[in-house]
Amino acid sequence: MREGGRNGTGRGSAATLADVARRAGVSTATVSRFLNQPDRVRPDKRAMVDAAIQALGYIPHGMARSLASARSRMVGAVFPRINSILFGSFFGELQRRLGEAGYLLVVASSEYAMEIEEAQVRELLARGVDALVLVGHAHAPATWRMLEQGGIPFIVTWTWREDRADIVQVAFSNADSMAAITEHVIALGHRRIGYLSGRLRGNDRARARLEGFRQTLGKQGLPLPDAAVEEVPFDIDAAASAFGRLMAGETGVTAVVCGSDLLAMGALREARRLGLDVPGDVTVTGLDDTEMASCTGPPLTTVRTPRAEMATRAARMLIERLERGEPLQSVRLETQIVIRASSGPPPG
Amino acid sequence: MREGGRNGTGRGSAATLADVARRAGVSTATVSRFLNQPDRVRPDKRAMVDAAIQALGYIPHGMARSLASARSRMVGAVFPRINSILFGSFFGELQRRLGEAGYLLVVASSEYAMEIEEAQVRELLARGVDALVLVGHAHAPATWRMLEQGGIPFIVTWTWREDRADIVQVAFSNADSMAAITEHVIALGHRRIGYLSGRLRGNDRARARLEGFRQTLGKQGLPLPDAAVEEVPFDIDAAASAFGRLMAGETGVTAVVCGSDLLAMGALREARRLGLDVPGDVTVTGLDDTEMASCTGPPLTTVRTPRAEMATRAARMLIERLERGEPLQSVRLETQIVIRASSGPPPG
DNA sequence: CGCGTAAATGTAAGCGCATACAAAATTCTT
DNA sequence: AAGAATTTTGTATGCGCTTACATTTACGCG
Repeated sequence: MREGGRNGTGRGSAATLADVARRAGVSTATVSRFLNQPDRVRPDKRAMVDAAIQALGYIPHGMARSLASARSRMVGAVFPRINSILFGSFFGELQRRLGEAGYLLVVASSEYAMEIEEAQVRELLARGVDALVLVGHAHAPATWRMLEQGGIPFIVTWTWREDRADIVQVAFSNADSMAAITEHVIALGHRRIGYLSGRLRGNDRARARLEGFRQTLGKQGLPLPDAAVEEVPFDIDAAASAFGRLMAGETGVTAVVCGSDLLAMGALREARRLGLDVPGDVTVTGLDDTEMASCTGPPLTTVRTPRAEMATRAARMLIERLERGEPLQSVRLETQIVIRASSGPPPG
Repeated sequence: MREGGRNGTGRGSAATLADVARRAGVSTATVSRFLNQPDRVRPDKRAMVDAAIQALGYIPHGMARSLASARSRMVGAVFPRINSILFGSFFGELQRRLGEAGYLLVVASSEYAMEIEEAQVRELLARGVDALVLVGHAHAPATWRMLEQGGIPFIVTWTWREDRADIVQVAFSNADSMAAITEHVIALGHRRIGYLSGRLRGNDRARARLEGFRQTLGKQGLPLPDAAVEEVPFDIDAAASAFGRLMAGETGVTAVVCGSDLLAMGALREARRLGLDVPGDVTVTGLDDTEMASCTGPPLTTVRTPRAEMATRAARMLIERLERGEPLQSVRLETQIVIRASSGPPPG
């Protein structure tokens, strides 16, 4: 038996709802109603219950509430990586919005691996989260199965796919965003353009971006030799050396389009180290418009992605859904190119 | 009544432990033991239970487990801001480590306000987290009270205080870190040095850093006119304009020491905009050594703070504590100055 | 081979709360 | 002012699991 009267879940010896009821001279049901639907209890009793709660320092037991009500008031989110400026700005906002509505955000990271993601989703489901927020469409079959059978609402963010009307997306088009900035680079006069990509495996954002780049080049009849594409881990150092390889190669690229701001930062750093002038010798572009894109040397030309807005919308929709049963609806958000100093006409 | 047989917490109609027990032909206790202490159940039964679990697709109900065992296997963390590179790299690691041990990380942000933090701590306690991770020593009295009475282990990170042997810290000295970089700047020959600080209210990191700066200046007999100190919100734009004010003023500063990398990035951006050469015209330094400190223009001289290590240690200690009752122990971690290109001798 | 001991299993009592339903109190009708 | 309609309150059950304790089974040893 547990130590009588105590309530172990990290709350010292705590007053229970029954204690409050006794002290207030009402039934436990009334106290419970006071907590959940105050307007269903008469003002006088309400005052008594309130007083008892204050006097006892009563804090409702979250787990017990969840078990009894079959709602955890927790929302789970699985991100490729948590310690990333990108996702950080997203789920900082997500947490804030959910928190305001009394929901807790539980986070997990998949480390860009579908198997890990699957385990994380399973774990979150087991913990009884009321809803789930995911990044991208690339998930293990088992993950999709759990989502379907889980019976809880979930939202896919970050990658808009026109052909997935069956699931709820709050996302933007990575391909179109990349196409926009590629067009900008081409318009500047570049003809031989390299591409620096993050790992493509299990990452539909990276894939879509590369695809957007490819198609735009193709549309303009520009070549894209294999040697002009580098795929590296999502990491500044890796990006830096890949950039070095691109510039050292025979491709003669005058611009390097990067799959994300982080990769572009690595490229800029390496350019500086190599004594290359950006954009005089080579144009470098990013994609994301992270907070510090304006602080790189030189400031980065990139595309602003609506991270905070995705979070706001996802949070609001989930809350509406969970509180009032309103249906979820996909939203496609737009991105916007931000031209700074890292892009310019090709040399010569 | 709930819809019989269903289990609403977002799991569709789910098999329960009793279902598993029935199917495996054992008691619920055996199944429970199988789940929690497999070696206490004989191999043959173990196999039967396992088979039943597979067959039914049984997933243990997290909330019920928590309620019955008085342990939630959740750890709460309250950060000033989640969408920050700084804290991101910290609790990405925290999540990873805790996750490996089967703990869920629940996050909340205080928005740099003690009252909000208090509410968040209350919420996390109510949800029954098994442990708590906090940033800094500046907390509302009510927060301290809850922590004491909460009866759960908690760790203070990010700010080492020699005089708080009574609480568990996993932290570094902000004052010493700032002192180190200030000494570097002085050693370069600077005599009139400005300081760009984040908001001091309720932020002991910012306070300690400013203090470290002040003391180092004092030790060297250098003046610090009020006009040479700017306090701004923790934000690149705000930092940029504050830097502009510092340079426009009568103070004649040849170096601006910033309370954090983020502020330094704002300063660098503004320097570029003003056509000031860094470090030719003015030296700028940061503190944190964020991932992109090496990618600014010019690369930032700063101090590396042990964010990942704090997370690793905090996670490990909490796990050891929760699993095996081992006591928590304060750890003071060291920082290291990283000299890049943004600092140099004063002009002339 | 029987007895003592230890390991394995079963039984059943909650964990703290929400809520269906019944009962009581209040308000509304006419 | 009495009965109907309504609101408010109380009673009691169970959410799915863990675990103390009782019971059974396996094992060791003289």
